[in-house]
Amino acid sequence: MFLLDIRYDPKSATITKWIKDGKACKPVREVYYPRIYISGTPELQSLIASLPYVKDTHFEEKSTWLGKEPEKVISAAIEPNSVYELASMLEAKGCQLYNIDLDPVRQYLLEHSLFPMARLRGDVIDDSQYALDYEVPELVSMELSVTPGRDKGIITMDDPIGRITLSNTVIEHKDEAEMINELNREVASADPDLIMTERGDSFELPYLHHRASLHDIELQLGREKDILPESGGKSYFSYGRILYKPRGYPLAGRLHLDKSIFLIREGGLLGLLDLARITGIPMQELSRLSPGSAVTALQVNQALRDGVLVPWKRNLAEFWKTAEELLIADRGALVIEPKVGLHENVFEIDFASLFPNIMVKHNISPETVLCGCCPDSGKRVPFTHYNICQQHIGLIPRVLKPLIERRMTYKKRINDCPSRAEEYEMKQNILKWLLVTSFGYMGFNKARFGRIECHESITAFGREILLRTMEIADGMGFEILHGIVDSLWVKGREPEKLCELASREIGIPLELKGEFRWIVFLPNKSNGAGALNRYYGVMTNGKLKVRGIEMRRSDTPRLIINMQDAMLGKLAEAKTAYEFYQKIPEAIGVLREYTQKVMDYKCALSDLIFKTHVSRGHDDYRQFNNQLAAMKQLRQEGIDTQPGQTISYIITDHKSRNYQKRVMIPELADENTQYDREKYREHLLRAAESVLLPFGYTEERLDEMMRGRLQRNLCVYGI
DNA sequence: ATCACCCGGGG
DNA sequence: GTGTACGGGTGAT
Repeated sequence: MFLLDIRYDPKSATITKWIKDGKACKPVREVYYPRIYISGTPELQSLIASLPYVKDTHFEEKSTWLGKEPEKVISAAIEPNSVYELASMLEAKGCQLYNIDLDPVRQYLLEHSLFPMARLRGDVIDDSQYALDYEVPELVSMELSVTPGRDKGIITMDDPIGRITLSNTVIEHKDEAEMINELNREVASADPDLIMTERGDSFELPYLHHRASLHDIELQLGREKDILPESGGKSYFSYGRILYKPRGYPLAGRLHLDKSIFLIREGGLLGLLDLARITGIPMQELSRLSPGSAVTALQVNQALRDGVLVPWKRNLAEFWKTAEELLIADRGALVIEPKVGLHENVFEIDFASLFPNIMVKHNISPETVLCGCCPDSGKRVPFTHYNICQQHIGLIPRVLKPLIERRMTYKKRINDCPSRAEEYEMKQNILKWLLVTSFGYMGFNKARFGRIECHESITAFGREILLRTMEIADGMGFEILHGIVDSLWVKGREPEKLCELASREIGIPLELKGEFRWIVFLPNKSNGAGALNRYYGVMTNGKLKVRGIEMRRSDTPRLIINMQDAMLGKLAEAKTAYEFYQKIPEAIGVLREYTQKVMDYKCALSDLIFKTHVSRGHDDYRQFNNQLAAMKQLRQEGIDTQPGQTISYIITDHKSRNYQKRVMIPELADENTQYDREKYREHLLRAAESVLLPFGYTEERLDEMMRGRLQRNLCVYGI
């Protein structure tokens, strides 16, 4: 038996555990009240106890903050729907409140030493939460997809369903109501444990529910009546960017997993299952969270197990930024400006999980940095000289150490156990994202266990480590071409020895990530200085590595990506710097071919689509740009774009101030649509410049070269 | 020139 | 219920 899923219904204060027993899956229900904690006197306790929605109160010994001695606090079990009411009332009285916004499901799991996907024997758990090898229940999985009946123009929820596919069953050519009923029947009879969709949260499920409601039918994909999410989708911030979060469509007793969501994409089913076990977040819910939430869950769980209460923080952060970006943003960042141009035989060496390793090795945690118990500690942070606790190991290192080890074990198994390499790759990958996020979290002043001094300390250690590594490399005769955060690009002999020496001295593994036959560091287009994250090169295994240029961006049209890719493909044939220079004319030939095609109107419209994320509402834009023109077009068709949604357009007349002439949304484009060939040609020239700028090919020069050829073409063809 | 607005990871 | 960095690019004013 396995704990497939667990949900909480605040209205009835009921926990529902879905227990999978062989092929069957049954709900087990139990009334449960979440518990909150308040610092206060017996008088306050009697006041709280007298409130109608308070079920039970007593005093407990708890620590109110990491590293603090336990003290007596009021513990109160409350009607779930009244938690915030009581909390706000007590907060207004100046009370300190704890464990306010903990998910009741996770409280319940912790109290009962349970976790998602745990193996059970009767009522008893027969599994170990952090085990690396554990039994996975046999889950019946089905794929669900829905296609609207129309494939041209703007498709909306008003268009009837054309086809429903449930794994091998295709439902089509029928009355719509009958199709939905048939889907209900098929799901019920196949009784899967999992329903996978490509983008079920943002498309399939809301669409199906909407169509069903028009026919007064109830769509039921879960093992019980589906509970529709109450609030609509919302926009939210993430690393300075607004994303659109569609409301989720979880199912009762059955897991709906939307494959377009980050954690599923990165970890697959088994990676997600692994993470659900260790974080205690049910899979279905976890699949819709960010890695930052998973890290917080691990920290909160550890704190609660240690008898530490969690302060009430209303602000939950979404973290996306990589350690690299954050560190560059930081003042103390160590960045060596890359030497612009072509370099032969270059090694890239990286520290593995540098920041998490620093936190573990140097005991960095909110309660250990500048701790009160060791003011004279011999352990100091470089540059800032903050003291670090020598008596206790902090919460953060205690959470991260097993996480790093778990990931290392999985990484090792990728090679040791080739038959399951893919599975271990997914598992280590999802953990990598937790580790990356764990650092970003520190810098966020509102994170539960974040503290800016910890963030500073980590970057300070990082900076010292990279500086020291550069000294070692320099001492061994290496030339340093570029360095950023946890990576160095060097030229020299025997890089393995460098890695070995530095790893030993620093105590964090420095790995040889690869050898480049050649690499080109690109300049900043505005000032010519080395750009930190724009380069391309070919490794000795023949693989091309590209960063920062157009083809890496999600908003670049296919045409530009294909052109840059083809140019780099020509250059990548070069094995040496000498051959590289010989290949440049061929790369320029690629540009010529593409510009010619663009000017001859021979490009497919589908290759010309720009895609960007909308960051604000239609009326909040101050500038009239291509994106706004596209939004206006959509609005005219009756569709409002929400912040965070993606918008697509083809440029038809870039200089026009008229939103209908300037761009064309692909849904409205047809064979008569004529693109702005001059503008696309300009984009091609710029993308070529990005690649060849260090060799003297500016956009202007390339433009002239192309024109020269065009004129010759005119002569050749006698026009 | 200055301001507005977008993207960024890995394999 | 809620807010945040910066470098690099293109484009508008």
